Amino acid sequence: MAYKILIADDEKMLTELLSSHLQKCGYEAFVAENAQQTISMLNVYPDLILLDINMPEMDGLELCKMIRQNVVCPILFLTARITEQDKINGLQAGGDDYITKPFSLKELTARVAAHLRRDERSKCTPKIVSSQGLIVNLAERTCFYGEKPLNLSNREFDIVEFLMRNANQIFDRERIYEAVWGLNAEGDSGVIKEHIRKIRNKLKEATGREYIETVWGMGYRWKK
Amino acid sequence: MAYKILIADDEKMLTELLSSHLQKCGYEAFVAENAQQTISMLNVYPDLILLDINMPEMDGLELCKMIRQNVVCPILFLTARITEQDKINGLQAGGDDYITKPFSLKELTARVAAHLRRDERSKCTPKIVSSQGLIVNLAERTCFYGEKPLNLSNREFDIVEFLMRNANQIFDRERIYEAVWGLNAEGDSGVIKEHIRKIRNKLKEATGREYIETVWGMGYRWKK
DNA sequence: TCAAAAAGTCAAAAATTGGTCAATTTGCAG
DNA sequence: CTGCAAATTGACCAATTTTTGACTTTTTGA
Repeated sequence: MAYKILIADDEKMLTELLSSHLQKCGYEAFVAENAQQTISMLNVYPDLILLDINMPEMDGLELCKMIRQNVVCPILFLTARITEQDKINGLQAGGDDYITKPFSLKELTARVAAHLRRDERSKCTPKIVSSQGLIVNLAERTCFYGEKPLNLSNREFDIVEFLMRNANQIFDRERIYEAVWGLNAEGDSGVIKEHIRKIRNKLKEATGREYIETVWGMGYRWKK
Repeated sequence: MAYKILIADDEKMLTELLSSHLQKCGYEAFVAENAQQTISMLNVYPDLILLDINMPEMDGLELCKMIRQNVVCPILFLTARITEQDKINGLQAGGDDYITKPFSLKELTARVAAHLRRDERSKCTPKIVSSQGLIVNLAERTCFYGEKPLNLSNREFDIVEFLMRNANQIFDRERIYEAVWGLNAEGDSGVIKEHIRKIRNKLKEATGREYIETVWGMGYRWKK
């Protein structure tokens, strides 16, 4: 069966070029021109998504997170600029790779193929992060200590995931808020205090250990 | 140590709002109202520039290019309109990000902070090791003598960092105050005396050595 | 030697930060 | 619509840091 690739980009020129090229390479190509279309296109269950993070109406990272809630296939960002921080943000949002514009078709197809291969190999193996006997399944968004489920809520899971992915680094509340809620989110980073408390309670309850350390005046850190 | 931010915009209302807000956030703000002033303001070596690309007299992109010839700090465009082409042009001219008007102050400061962090990280801030086994980790803001932690508070760490970075130079209290609290901070440089005392106690306690020397009538000096 | 200026000490006030709780709002499945 | 869980908020307290001001000691130069 041909692999299905979803192209989410608002530049008509580019999407047409890409879809015809990918079809030539034996893939099935689908195009979405905005966030709305992208979400509804997920019903075709694409095997890979090419996502422009600079589409109007919606922050690409936010969109990526939404996509991640529904599918586990590789997501490759198409983007003009790319810095270390972008990569980190992108990975946190659930992205798998970056392709910076302008790119050659050759490069693009090479990367697409690589990710599809990798994905094939790791099918049935959800992304799991573990730390001291704590098992976090990013695909299912579950968290267990041995047999014990942690029952983290969505926000709680987001925060745990962010801290675990960046274990041993210190983040103040503002930065955690930015990372989880998004850069242009309005609101108060004071909520973090409450979420951290809830998370700590659940962690303590299930594991008896302390995972989140407070560094006074600096923020919180996930102890690995 | 306070970051210096140059605001280049001809709208007085906006620049005043921005500069007062940025100052509240702990930055030093400088304002330039036209291209000429912007160029000459580069002498303060800002850590980040907010640039209105619609100033009269001069094309903002041209100005950006000129700035880029002199400094390497992040340049964020303030702009009303924004298209894909604008972004490409802006990036080619040496810009790092766009903020479209109208924007919330929260979003602005979040982006400013993000870019400053990114910039900081890309410098790969090295651990500074002072003489005689005192190890200061700038990323984690920790300070150890062998295994012994110094437990410096934030202010204390700022002062130590400043003095160490400029080891063997003499600074009077006023200069240290300006360097750590920021140029436009108001207050008494007498606090320095107390902080120096606390730092000295902690250093003595942990290391048994004297690191901060008093040069009578002149100020303090970090002995390397 | 003595007075003035500079630096050091100390304790307590003020400000900031972190933790907890209860109350309210939001979002969503039934 | 209703009801429930999740998410958020605001108030409050405790821990910790930061600042202040009075006071002492040291240094300098007349």
